[in-house]
Amino acid sequence: MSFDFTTYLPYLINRTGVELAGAFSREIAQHGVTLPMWRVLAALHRRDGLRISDVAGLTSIDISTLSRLIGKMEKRGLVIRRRSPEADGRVVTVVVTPAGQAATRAIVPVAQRYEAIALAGFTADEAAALKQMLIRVYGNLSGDALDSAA
Amino acid sequence: MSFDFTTYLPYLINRTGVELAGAFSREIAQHGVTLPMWRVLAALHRRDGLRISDVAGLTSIDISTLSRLIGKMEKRGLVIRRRSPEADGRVVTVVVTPAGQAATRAIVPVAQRYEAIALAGFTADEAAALKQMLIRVYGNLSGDALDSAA
DNA sequence: ACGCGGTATTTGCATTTGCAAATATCTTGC
DNA sequence: GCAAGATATTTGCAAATGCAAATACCGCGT
Repeated sequence: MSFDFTTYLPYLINRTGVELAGAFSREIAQHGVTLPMWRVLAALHRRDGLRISDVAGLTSIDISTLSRLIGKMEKRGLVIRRRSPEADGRVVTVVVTPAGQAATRAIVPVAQRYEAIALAGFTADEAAALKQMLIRVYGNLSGDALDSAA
Repeated sequence: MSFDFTTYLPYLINRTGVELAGAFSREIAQHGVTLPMWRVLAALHRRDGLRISDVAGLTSIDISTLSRLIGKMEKRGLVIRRRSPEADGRVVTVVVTPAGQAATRAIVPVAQRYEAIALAGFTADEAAALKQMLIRVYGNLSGDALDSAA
């Protein structure tokens, strides 16, 4: 049975993600924002007013978890829930407050610094190639490729 | 403020990892094993008798979470906790039972199929390059690079 | 205008998580 | 040989998670 997890792609992705998340979380905690909250803020960055379900899709956060997370962010004054007055009454859109924008502005440089650390020693071409390949992998996974395989 | 999360490496890694984990989890549930449990089994594959803390390092699972997880796996008969008789009495080693080995054998092909799906359309060279780059990124993150940056 | 299937979000609930404190054991210096 | 500090694991506890059921609303067909 030839199986070596140390070169197994899901393993490599998982451990990298965990490591990245851990270190970054600790640092942004100083700004009163958790990692999932930052993900929401990043998704809404210059794209305010998305629906809850859109944010869920963008952030890969489960929609029920996100519903509660938005509640916490509202309490902290980072975002506001708004029911579209004219449009579909089922939809809730999320709007970033000035405080939320300030938090985003504070964290963006930290995020960029972490990306730079992660990509230390990479040429611009290598970094672009890595990102492009991750996008391709994601594309392979989303959609029906998986369902048909199951 | 130039920040586009759609090309932001941690974002790309996170969403890929979440997608991969979700689909795979659902499938291995049929074998009575959760994704964290599979990670433990994979770490111990042909490497039985690792300490709890070694498994934690390999799997990126928090050590306290892992302690409880090993307990559940013991109840399910997948592994056995063993205190080294002669060596350091603080250390607990984890040994895979025949049932655990059977579960591993059943899941390895599934895992390999998922990797193949994820890497669909990749040449062998591309896949190797991706893995190598992820290993480099992980190397950039572990250790002191992060501490000195914080 | 009314009911019915469909979609968006929230809520109930049991499980999982991770930090910090507790426990158990080892090791070193005296 | 023993106290003091280090290391490995477990446990307490509060918070986060995700599935499934509940709720709220839409829009079509009649």
